[in-house]
Formats: sequence, C-alpha cells, structure tokens
Amino acid sequence: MDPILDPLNDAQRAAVLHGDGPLLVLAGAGSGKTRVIVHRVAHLVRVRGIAPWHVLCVTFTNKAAGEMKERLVELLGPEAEQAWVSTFHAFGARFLRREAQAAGLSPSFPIYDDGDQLGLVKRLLAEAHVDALTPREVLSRIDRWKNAGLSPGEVRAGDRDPSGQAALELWRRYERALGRAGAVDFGDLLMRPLKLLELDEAVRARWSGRFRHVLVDEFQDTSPAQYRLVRHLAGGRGNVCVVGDDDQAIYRWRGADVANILDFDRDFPGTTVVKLEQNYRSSRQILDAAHAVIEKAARRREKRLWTAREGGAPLQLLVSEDEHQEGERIARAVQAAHRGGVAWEEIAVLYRVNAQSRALEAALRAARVPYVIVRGQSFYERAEVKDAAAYLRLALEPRSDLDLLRVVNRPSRKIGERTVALLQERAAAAGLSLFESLAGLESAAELKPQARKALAGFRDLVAGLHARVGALAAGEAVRAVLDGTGLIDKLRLEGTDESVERAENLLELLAAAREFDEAQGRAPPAADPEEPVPPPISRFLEQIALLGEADGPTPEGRVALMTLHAAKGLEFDAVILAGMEEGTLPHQRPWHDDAPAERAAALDEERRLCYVGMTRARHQLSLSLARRRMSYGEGGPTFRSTEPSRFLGDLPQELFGLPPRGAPPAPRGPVIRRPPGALPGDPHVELDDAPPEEAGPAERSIDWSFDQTEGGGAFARGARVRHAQFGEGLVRGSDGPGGDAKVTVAFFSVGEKRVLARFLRPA
DNA sequence: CTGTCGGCGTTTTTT
DNA sequence: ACGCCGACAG
Repeated sequence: MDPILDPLNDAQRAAVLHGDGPLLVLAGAGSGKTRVIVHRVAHLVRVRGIAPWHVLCVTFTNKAAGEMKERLVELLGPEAEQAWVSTFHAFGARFLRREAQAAGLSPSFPIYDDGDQLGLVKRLLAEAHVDALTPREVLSRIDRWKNAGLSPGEVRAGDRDPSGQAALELWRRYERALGRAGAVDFGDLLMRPLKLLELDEAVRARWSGRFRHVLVDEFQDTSPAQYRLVRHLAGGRGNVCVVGDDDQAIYRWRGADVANILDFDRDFPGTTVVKLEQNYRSSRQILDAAHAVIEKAARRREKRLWTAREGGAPLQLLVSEDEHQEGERIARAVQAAHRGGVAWEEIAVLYRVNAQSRALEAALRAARVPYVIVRGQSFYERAEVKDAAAYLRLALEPRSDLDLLRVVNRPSRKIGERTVALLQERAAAAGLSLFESLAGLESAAELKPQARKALAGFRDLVAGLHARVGALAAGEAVRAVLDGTGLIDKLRLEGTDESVERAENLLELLAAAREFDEAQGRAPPAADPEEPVPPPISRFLEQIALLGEADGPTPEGRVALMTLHAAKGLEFDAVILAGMEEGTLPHQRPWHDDAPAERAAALDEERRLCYVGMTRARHQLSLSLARRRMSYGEGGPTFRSTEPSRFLGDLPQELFGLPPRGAPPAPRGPVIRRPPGALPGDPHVELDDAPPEEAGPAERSIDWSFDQTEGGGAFARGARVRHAQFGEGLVRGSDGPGGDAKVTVAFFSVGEKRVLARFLRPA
C-alpha cells in the first residue's frame, strides 16, 4: 500500500510522477488539484530525495496554504513543516525580511494594508492639493502598475493621460512616503523581491538556486509580477509545476492575467500538460449546469468535467419580487435543506457584491437561521484593533508616520489638529520622520506648555515601547501596548455597550497574540540557520496584515454567507446563488462602457464567476433572482427592475427536474403567460403569493409549469400547475386576466385550492 | 480640543 | 441605509 500514489487516479498520478521540467496541470473544479500538489511534494521528498526546504509551494489564500501544509504533514510527518508553503504575499514578506539589508529595510518593517494605503494616498492628495482624483482611483492605478511589475519610470505612454500623469506623480510621492516610513505595501511584497532578483546580483545568487522545485496553485490568478517572481525562483532548472483552471480565473481586475495559463507552454517550451477532468465533488446535474454556463466563454481551453456519479437533486430556481422576498425565500430554502439533513455549515449563500448581504442577513436573522458572513479582515479592521496594531508597528518602527498620525491622539491626550499640523510642518522642513521631529517640538515657542507636555508624554510612551517590544513575545508586546497606552482603560471607563465590546475586541487581540506565541513554540526550529528571526510581534503583525478573505475557519453550526470571490476553493453540500440577474451577475459595472474587446473579456470573467459559484455545490444548487432590486437602501435614489441573468438562459430546463421538452402540453385553452423572470423555454418558476389563510407561510409559493407557446394573457383553464407543497394540478379558473389574480387549482393530491399568483400583464 | 449633527457619496470583486 | 467628513457649539 502506497499512501502517496494509491489514492490517485491516472491523470493525478501522471502529474505526481512527472520528473523534471515544466508541468502544467489543468485542473477543473473539484478534480483534486490540491491533492496533486500535496502528493507531488510528498513524492519529491520521499521518493526522489529532495529536501523539503528545497521545495516552494505558493497559493493565494492563507487558508489554502494552511490546508496544504496540514495535508502535507499528514502524508510526510513533521519534516513537511520545513517545506516553504505560503501565499505569494507571505513569501514576499519572508523574502524581504531575510533580504532586509539589500532592500534597505529594517527586518521588522511594517506592512501597509489596503486601508493604510488608502489613508496615505488621501493624505498625499490633500498635501498636493489634487482634487481631480479620488484616493481609490489613484490607489487602483498604483496597484495595477505594481501588479504589472512596473516602476514609476516604466509606466507606459498609454497610461499617461492627464489623470494617469497625476496618479503617476502621486505614486512617486507615495513611494517616498513609504520609504521614509520604512514601510512596505501589499504590492511591494511582490515588487520588491522581484526587483531585487532582477537587479541585485548577490540576491539573485542567493535565491536562484535555492528551490529545486516550485509549485504554484491557482495559477490562473497570477499577475505578471507574480509570474516573473516564479520564473526567477525556479531559476534555470525549469522545475515549475503550475496548477490551475482557466475557467476559474476571477482576478483579472487585480492584475491577474489568464494569459499566464493559456500561454504557459509558450514561455516554458517542452511543458508537459496534464488535464484533470474527473470531478469528485458535484452531482451530475450541477456539473452539467456549470458546464452549460462556462462553455459559452469566448476564450478558454476546451475541457469537460465528468463524474462517475449518477443523478442528483434537480436545480432549484427561486424567483422573488425584490431583495427582501429573496432573502425570505433563501432563508426558507436553507431551512428546508437543514431539515433535509444538511448541517448548517454545509450550506452557503453566495452573492456577487457585498451589498447583497444586507437583505440576506436580515431575512436569515428573522428566520432564526444561524449564519456568519465570511469576510476577511472584519475583526482586524475594527478601529480599536487597528489602533493597537498601529501602536505595535510604531513601537517597532517609530518612523512609520502613518501609524503615528493614527495614534498620536488616541486615546485622547489633547494633541489636536494644530499641534499635529505644526509637527508635520517641522518634519517636512527638516526631512525627518514625525517621531524624530517630536523632540524638537517639545521646546517650540508656538506651543503652550500643556501641549509640549502632552507631546513629551507621547514620545516617552513610544520610545519606551520601542525599547521593549522587540524582545517580547507577541502576547507580552500586545499587553505592553494595551497597558501603556491606556487604550483599554479609556474604553472601560466609558462603560457603554459599544465601548465594552471594543474593550473585548482588544482582549481578543491579546488572546490571538498569545495563541500565536503558542503556535510558534510548537513549530519546529527553522530548517535554515541563516534565516534571521524577526521579533515575534513583527511576525504576528505580518500575519494580521496578510490574513485575508475566508481565511478563518467557517464556524460550525452556521450557514456561510460570502461573495463569489471569497468562495473560491471552498465546497458545500448545498449552495444558493443569490442575485441571478443581469446587472448583478453578470455585474454591470465591469463591461458596460468599455471597448468591445474589453467588454467581452469582462463578461467572460463574470461567466467564470458564475461557474465558480455553481461548482462549489456538492449536492444541491439553487439559483435565486429578484425582479427588482433597490440600490442605496429603502427609498434610496435608485430602484431597478431586473432581467434574469443570461447565464440562466444557458441552462437546459431538464436540470430543474422538469419534464423534458415534448412532454404533454397543457390540454387546451389560452396559454398562461410566462411569469416575469421566466426565461424563454423555462417552464419551472416559483412564484408568490398564496395568502397565508389558504396556504401556511411555508407554502406561500407555487411552481408553475406553463406552456412554452407565447401569447394570451389570462390564466388558462386546464393549464398544468405545480405547487411546492401540493404537487401537480390543473387550473380550474381564475379571477382575472393575468396580473394579480387568484387562481383555483385542482391538485391531483389534495383537490381544489385557491392560490394567488402574480403574472405580468400582457403588453 | 472634543463631541455631535447633517449632508453626501456609496456599490464590484481582495492578497 | 450607512459611514465618512466637514461644520459648529461647548
């Protein structure tokens, strides 16, 4: 019995056994791609005698990295801990800490996350008196440039339109500000290692031979900068194994380039390609549906997933009037699944934009369905937590102006706007960091003694922390900050519900830091003695900064709500896709106003997003849409009627468990008009509303089977109807010609019932 | 200098 | 509807 090779199918085994040289594994959803990477590493180590620390695996999320390492340890034992397994960004951070000197950084440099970057850009925009650009616009340009692997000098002429030029100017300022603070942003975690490898002979010599094998997961989502990094790290050996699925490329907007996977064999001649097409996750129905959507993508590598399983539950379509009703229906569908034996945590509700979560949340709460919103940073984005983190970063790196500005007056110590402005002025004039300028200001004649004293107090605080914090365990460092700054005491004094919660959050941060210390204590010593070990608190902060979407474990006993992007890589027994409407999925913004080629590419990405969502489901997939959707809240500025998503139109109706085409048509009479929201050729649509007195709250919907023939506007006598509870029946009569009319239906199971259905009035 | 109120913009996705 | 920012009063 061979634990490495036996559990694999032929294609997986081929990928694992592949010798040296480039390998591209095209791995469809649920085809076991993580398994291939893990087993390949195990094989390299166990059979081919490669030392684990000569193997580098990169993934996109910390969760994926963690899972990979865990499975590797299961297969290989503790020595697997010595393999390099991390996200691109975490790898970049580790690289830079090790090459801190060459990079001109302190080994405990702070990492500025998205919010920090935005704050910095905002400040720079104000200082430069630029108001033509929003901070977001500037940041997304900078981000795009960095993802493309460019330096300010390399920005192409095409980007030098007036606002591009302004953004470029700001980028230069931004880089100077980062440099002064000794800080690094997200993009730098990739860019700076890349530049070092490209430009610094000594660094290249140290790294290009380091990894015998490089394996990349989710390769379809790599940016050009990441791709270049991989090529450098692989050195000349070309032992690169990339695993990905062009159908699941959903990060184009972040600079990911599907071309990386589509053209991989061009950059690495002699690439072996292995396709993994057997799916172990989803039912046949779900795969067929997903395939129907993805096969219409304009640009993709042809492949088709198959499964050895037969059948499965039909797809479910939920049609609602608006987002509130959609929430209610989804809540009901979730409860039904749960009653049917699916654990709460095996159910997920997925949506395109975060804003959709509100209505869903409200409905789930009302229905007493336990849920969690899986969104990354929420905890570490809390203001009080960020304050504490800013103190910690400042303690490690007092030059970090951004952090200093954040906390000078937090908790309030009477250092106000004017004092801070003066400090900034002085610092700018002297070319020093704010912290360095603090001392000079303490004797400034412009300030009242009170303000001087406050500044001196603050400086002592930071200097004291600075002296201690590097030598402390993470937990002790957090404790020192909480005690020294009075952050927690101030909150406790307030005594409001909110301040109590905030204080608790700070204690939770402390607990997290202690847990981090414990985990570090358990980890085996670094394989590599030359690796400098930065202070624990610095690594804890790094972990916080890089912790991302969906990284936390999904808590037991709760339904997971998340964006489609966050759902990548996860799987659930039952999945509900909310907002299957034009404008929402596909989302309108990306493809509405651009050049045709751009639109097609953006629309393809929306299609892939839909595909990713559908393929998360193992057994039950429900698709939900609302016929109108309010944006900007109740009575808010806009209110949109929606069309069903074009992706629904790509689905064969049989997948909804309906009689296939050619089933006996409605006996006679005028034909029932298609309900709004129904698609041409799609007979199976749930509609509201039966009044509660006629059917209990759980049965407030009927499923119509209606004839495909167009025309007519009245409810048809004799038309076939299906009700969620009562099953099939025939329409006996109706009160009106379409619109909101009550219909009497003779059900085959329970006899006549009156139910209300709402149809579109004939045009 | 601090706290509150009212007006405004927001909504694509995130390491 | 909500969060953020600027204006104003204490």
